[in-house]
Amino acid sequence: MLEKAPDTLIDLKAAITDEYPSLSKRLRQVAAYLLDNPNEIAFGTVAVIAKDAEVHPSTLVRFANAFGYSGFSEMQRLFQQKLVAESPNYQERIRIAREELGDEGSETPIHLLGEYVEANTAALEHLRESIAPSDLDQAVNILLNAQTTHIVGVRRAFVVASYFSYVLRHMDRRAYLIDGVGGMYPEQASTLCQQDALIAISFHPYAKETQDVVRAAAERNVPLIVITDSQVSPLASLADVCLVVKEAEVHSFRSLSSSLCLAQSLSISLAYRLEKAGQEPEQKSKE
Amino acid sequence: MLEKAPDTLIDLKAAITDEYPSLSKRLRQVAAYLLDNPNEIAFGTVAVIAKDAEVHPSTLVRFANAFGYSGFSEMQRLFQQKLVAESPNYQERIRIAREELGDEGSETPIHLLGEYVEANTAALEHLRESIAPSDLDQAVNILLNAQTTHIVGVRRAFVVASYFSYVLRHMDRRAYLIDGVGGMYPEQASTLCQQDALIAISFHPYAKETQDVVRAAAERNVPLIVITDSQVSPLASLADVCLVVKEAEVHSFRSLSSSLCLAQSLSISLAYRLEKAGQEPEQKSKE
DNA sequence: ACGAAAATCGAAAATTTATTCCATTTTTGT
DNA sequence: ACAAAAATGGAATAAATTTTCGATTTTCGT
Repeated sequence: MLEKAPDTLIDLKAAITDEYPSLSKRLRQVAAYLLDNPNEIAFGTVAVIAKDAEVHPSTLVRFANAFGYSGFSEMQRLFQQKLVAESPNYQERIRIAREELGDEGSETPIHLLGEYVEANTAALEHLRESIAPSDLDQAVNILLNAQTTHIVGVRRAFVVASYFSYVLRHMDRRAYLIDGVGGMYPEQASTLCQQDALIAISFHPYAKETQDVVRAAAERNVPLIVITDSQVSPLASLADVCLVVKEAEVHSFRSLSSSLCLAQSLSISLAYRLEKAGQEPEQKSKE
Repeated sequence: MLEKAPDTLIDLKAAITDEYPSLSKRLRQVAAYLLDNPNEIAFGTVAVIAKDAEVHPSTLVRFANAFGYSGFSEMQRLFQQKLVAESPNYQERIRIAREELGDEGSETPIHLLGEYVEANTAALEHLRESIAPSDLDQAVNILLNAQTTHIVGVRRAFVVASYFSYVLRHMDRRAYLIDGVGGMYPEQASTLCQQDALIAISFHPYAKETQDVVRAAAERNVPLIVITDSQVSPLASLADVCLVVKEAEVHSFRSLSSSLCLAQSLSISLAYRLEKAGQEPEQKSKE
């Protein structure tokens, strides 16, 4: 219980963060909601906010009291003030940051973040426009029919590969990451069979390890989904489905947002299909 | 007196302008105040607005009635919506985007991709607006001063951790991924020292493994950068710099684009600083 | 300048909203 | 495992705000 109530939203948020560990369960719930949804607090009535935050209305009042306010309304005023005071826009923030940090160059971290955001946004938009619906659909079908899904990707592509591995396992699919631990790429690749599927992710300059695994799989007629950065990638011609992703690039650092976005879309589509299949199982075999 | 009430603030303002000549004296007074002080309308009560606009409270109600609303409160809602719409509430934007995309046959892969693109775009924008420049800068400084950088992140966060590991090594930084191979989290964590740095990535529900590593590091005063999804994450209080990332969420699948974008921005900023330091080495000692 | 119509004001009613209090549940320490 | 303390939820209360309605003033046409 605080004695003097914070009189700016900044201070309040700081106080909440400080006190969080000492709060009770419901009060923590309120704290988390408050930090995440300041806008809702500004306008809502206690009833609406309480419902949204899944707590009892009186808990909101108790929370405000715990931080020294006479009631919820008094605390709410801070949120309203913040909303009216227009927050400085991005350009403004960069200018301020540059002054504060005394950095004359244009490469302050926040500036670079802005560039990345811009570039990634554009890349995502391009992704949506360039991916053929039928390719996506076919890729999902391959994953749906696979008994086991193997994933290969090294260096930058490993990030995407590990995401696939994580998410597929979380939907109870058998998924194995071909990681070459102990230099065993050939051994790991040799276990694939036609009932499986392979997802290969590879970007320029197209690591030899990945190519080897993909070729081994192609020889065995393993259904193959390739995610790569060019139609003329060495893997493209071997793939059943080739999904080409143009990643954002800032100062020669290439991003991965689009590839991950694509990976997620594939995953969630698969999850939906699995769910549907689970609800109406063995539909085909009945006929 | 209008029959159908305008349902956006734009329409209402247009209607007010149109009808203005036909309004009575007090109603004109209200009209003028309304157009000039939309923010006051959004938050105020009839009593204080009436006092401010120098009219009687009931005049406000009559005004609202004249434009087709059941009462003042109904009209007031337009002003409130306008305020939240202006502020960067990306969750709202995602919801709107989802509605705009329509819900017919919404579970096709290409449609889901579209949703992900929208959601990620909004999340990226939110990232740019919510990250404090000084936090970013401090994080880069920690990385710059670290002799060795350790990275920990499991499950979903492992994707981000592996990116850090990849990119730091490519700029010839000593970087180690604390991966717990062989269940050796404690052993791996115990090697950290004050000259190092630890990057911890953790999202709800905050894996115990990561928390343990972070706590061990904190005890040894290892500079700590935390990337997490809430200000009240259990790791936040231990961090030297805590970067809070709100990821996009579509159909309960959470994205990673923002986290990666942040990771990349940190990395490239570090690269710039290193380059600068490399170009002017030992500058002071020369003199 | 007069009377009718419209507009305005003030007070009271109605509604919504916030807050308090107490019984019940959950947690904590022994 | 028990008792004490804290936290929570529900209902009643209190407060505030909005809306309505009738009295009064202003406006406008004749």
